Amino acid sequence: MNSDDDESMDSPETSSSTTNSLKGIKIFILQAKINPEVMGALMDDAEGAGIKLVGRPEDAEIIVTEIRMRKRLERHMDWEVAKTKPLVTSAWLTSSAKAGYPFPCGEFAAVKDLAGETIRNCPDSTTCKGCAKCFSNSRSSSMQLTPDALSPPPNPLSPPTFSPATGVTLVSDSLAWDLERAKDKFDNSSRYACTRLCPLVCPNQGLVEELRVMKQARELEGEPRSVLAYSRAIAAIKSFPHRITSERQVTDLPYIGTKIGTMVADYIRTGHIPEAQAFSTSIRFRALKELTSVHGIGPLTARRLYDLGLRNITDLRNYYGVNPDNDSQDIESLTPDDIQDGKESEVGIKAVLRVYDDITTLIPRAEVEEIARCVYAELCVVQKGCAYTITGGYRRGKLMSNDVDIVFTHPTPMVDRGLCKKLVERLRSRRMVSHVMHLSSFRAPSALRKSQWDTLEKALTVFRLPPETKFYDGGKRIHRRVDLIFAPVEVYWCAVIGWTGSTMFERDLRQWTKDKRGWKFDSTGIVKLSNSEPVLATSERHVFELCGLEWIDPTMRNAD
DNA sequence: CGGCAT
DNA sequence: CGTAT
DNA sequence: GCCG
Repeated sequence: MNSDDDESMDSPETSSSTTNSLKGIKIFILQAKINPEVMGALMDDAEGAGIKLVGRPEDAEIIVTEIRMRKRLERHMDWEVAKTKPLVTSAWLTSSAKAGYPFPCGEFAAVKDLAGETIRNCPDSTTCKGCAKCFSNSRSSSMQLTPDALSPPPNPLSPPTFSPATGVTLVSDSLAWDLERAKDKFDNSSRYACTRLCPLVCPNQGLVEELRVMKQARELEGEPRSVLAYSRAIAAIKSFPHRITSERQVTDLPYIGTKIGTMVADYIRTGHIPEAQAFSTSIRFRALKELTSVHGIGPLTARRLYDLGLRNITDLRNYYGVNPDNDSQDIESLTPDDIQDGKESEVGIKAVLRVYDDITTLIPRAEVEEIARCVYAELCVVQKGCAYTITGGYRRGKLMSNDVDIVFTHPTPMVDRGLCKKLVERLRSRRMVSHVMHLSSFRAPSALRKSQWDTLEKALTVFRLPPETKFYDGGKRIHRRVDLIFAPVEVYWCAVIGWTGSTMFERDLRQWTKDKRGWKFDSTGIVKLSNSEPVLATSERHVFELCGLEWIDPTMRNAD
């Protein structure tokens, strides 16, 4: 393994306790795109935490902005100055102020083009080496609501299955990010991401951001094999626990070959990958990126729209004849017929464009939890005795989520039939679900529950919390993307693992399961390839055991 | 050169 | 092809 | 784009 790690880890423990405070940190809040009320709240937060507000970006150690696009930022401040400072979203300020110490900037990079700089320019205590400490006290670790927690037993499921102990223990200092101690169990040069620890933010996050640009460029231009290669390289680097300062360090890592190796070398020397820089500034790349940020528009559609001359969301809205939804009025819901008609894309894109600004607004953990509680309360009305796990990025420890993924089950087979549809109807009638983007149904309603293949239900929805909850943005309920997944109890833990991700973790878990066990793994269950017999697990850890894998906490599955 | 998750 | 992890 |  990596014999020359020693030089790189610059004593992570020395600085943290003294600098791990907000006191005296100088920040500049860029007022553009922040309404006065929010501005006031941010300044209060800053003041309360002992943060110094400065009047000029040049004087600040950290810049807070709600601007995401380079072009727009350049209208308000010197790009050369921006490059020298960490640029973070207001969520960084509110979260840090609440916690009393600075969160890692990398997770709150405001402007993607400057994510690398943001990470490199972070004050000591806000770089990723402080992550473990930042993470350890800041988050709710209760990821699961169990029947036990809500209602008295009887619990028909075996204890391990619904035990609250499956709740994630978030990165504690010891487990955290100390691969030195984890070396025996975890080989960071393993070919499989599911056998390595992958933290949310790694010591080489700047390099990772640049490689992500390369990956996205290949994605947008339709080079899936190249995309896979970059994904694997990124996953490998994310598992490497030291700051990379020499090319020699990464030659041991898997999936770093000639081309990506050269990029790593370039990055070490100059702080950038030339090709990534070229893409980031390219008109075509930026346009395709913005176009594909709309749900329902993938790379091919984006390239076609680009050829028609469209460049941004405004162009798209004009093209589809859609205005932004300012008054939170309900969108008309799609029927399954629309989906089958192939009209799904156009109708869906129009609907999504109306709430684009909402949907692209990141969701804080507290709101994710509130949404889940709220959905679960309605589910209980539809069917007593269900259980759920919030999965996706939230479960992997992300402080801000793009959407909410919730996996449900019911302990009694056959009671669970059609529950997803019933739940969605209930939520629609309560005006919480405004839009159903996709609702899967049974393929073979008459089939017996011999194999589990016919019973996974899924609804991809647009959701708003009811008016009586406290999550508002300027008196307005924000539309959120919420995915509801219903899994039969026999495959519940496979579904939870499948929907927890990350993507590369899942791909390698499936690859591993096939290579080492001769089984096929997906969120609808595990089956033996030889005779299609199901392999049943009674807990998430049990799935890992069956597959011959060391347990990896969800917060260490961030391979993407 | 084939394989790359489902 | 686009979506989900 | 990388690996066996």
